[in-house]
Amino acid sequence: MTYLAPKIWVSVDCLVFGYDTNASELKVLLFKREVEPFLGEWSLIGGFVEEEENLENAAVRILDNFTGLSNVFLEQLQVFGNVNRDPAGRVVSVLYWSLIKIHDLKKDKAKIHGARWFSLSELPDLILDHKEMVNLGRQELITDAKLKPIGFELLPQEFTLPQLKQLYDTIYGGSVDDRNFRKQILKTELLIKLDKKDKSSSRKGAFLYKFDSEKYKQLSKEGYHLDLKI
Amino acid sequence: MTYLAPKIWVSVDCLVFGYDTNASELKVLLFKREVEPFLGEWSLIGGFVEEEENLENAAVRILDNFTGLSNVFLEQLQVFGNVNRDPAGRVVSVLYWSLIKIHDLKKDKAKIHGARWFSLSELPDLILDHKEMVNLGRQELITDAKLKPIGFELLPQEFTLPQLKQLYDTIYGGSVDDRNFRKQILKTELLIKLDKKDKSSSRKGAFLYKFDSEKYKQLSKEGYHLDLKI
DNA sequence: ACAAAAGTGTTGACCGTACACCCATGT
DNA sequence: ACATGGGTGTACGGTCAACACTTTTGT
Repeated sequence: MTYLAPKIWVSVDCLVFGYDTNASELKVLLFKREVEPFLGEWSLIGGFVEEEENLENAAVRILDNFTGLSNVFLEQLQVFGNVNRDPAGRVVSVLYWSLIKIHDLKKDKAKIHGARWFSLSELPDLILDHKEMVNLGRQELITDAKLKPIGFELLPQEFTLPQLKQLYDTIYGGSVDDRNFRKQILKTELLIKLDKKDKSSSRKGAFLYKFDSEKYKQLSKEGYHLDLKI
Repeated sequence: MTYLAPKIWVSVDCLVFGYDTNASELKVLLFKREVEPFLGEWSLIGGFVEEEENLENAAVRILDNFTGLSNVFLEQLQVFGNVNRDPAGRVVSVLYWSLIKIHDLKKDKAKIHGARWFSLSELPDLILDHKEMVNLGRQELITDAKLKPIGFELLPQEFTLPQLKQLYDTIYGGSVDDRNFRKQILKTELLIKLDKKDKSSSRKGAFLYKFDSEKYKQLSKEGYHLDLKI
């Protein structure tokens, strides 16, 4: 049994964000394209979907190939399917986005494919419509950071409140009032305060916290929705 | 130039919602599938993407084919791409959703393809993963109705506040306080009150309003976001 | 005059926001 | 002792949520 319809190449591109806590900068993982056309130019990590491979699995495979990571935040964003988006042929590309802890990146895997981080402020030219994809992801980040606990995907397992605030400041490009930010974030009761301090950036040291993902899952089931007023 | 990768069928399915103001019911447009497999079973309207056709254009074409409508609300929702979602072969389907005014449907066009409305409460069995698609759309409706002026896509050009409230009640499956609803919706200043009344449902008659889409576009550019507390 | 739906205001509770000083520590 | 970043509380104004009666008009 078969359909009378044209077949099309389907690819998956994966927009990977990381956050450099030291520089307070959002970064995107790019790699040097290994095939013609655009050989050697900067591109989102990506690849074609195999015959016997779910889209989701393709995204997982690609992410693992370039970062060595699995079980991280990875969601479908949008499909790009204009006829002429790729001059080499008709390719429909499914864009996924991923948020990872920047230090978890397996550097050997990244190196093999010439992948490296770029600050959002210093993005090189990207092939095809990949710039558009990055912009879409930035927008999504802005929208979602208030509504879902995605910030914690970008920070180390254990983080300080100043770090968390810095991250939100970076995403929203403005400075939030310190006291109000703490009130907002602690009010959710989704942070577990640890008995340790991080002294790497001050003499006093800042308490470390971790995100209570179990509690969040539980609350989500009961209809709870995060809604930070930042 | 060509890629060494498998090619895949790409289809577009289009989830069309309408709102029956009389019965206060949300409806979905379904049609009897015209090809094997699943010939004669109920399905979302859809079709394959042509070789030289943008995804968006395919959605527009399909919607026009079945409804005779263009220039209506039509947005991409998600891609469904599991290997075995269609037993007849590997098909990746891009789901679009559309909101239309139920009486604008061109009945002759719909009839040609055996398309008709179904209440959400009386959906028949659907082929493949189309039930999942409907559920995704319902969820999207719930999320978006507070944040975007999509309700007006479902109502006639001119509508009354009681009708609008009924619609929101239907979407959220609960009854909103009448006075608070009016306050919320009028506070936006996006409704234009007309000098006419609709007397079809009461002796007193309810004032007709229309949505000020120009003003909304303008405000959107300036960063305004609708945020109804329903 | 009455039935049936449309329309209208007020109050209390809570929440968001603005704002400035003390604390802990390593050097 | 001092410099550096971490941490804390309060008061005001606005917004959401709860609540019941009057208005209009066709019959």
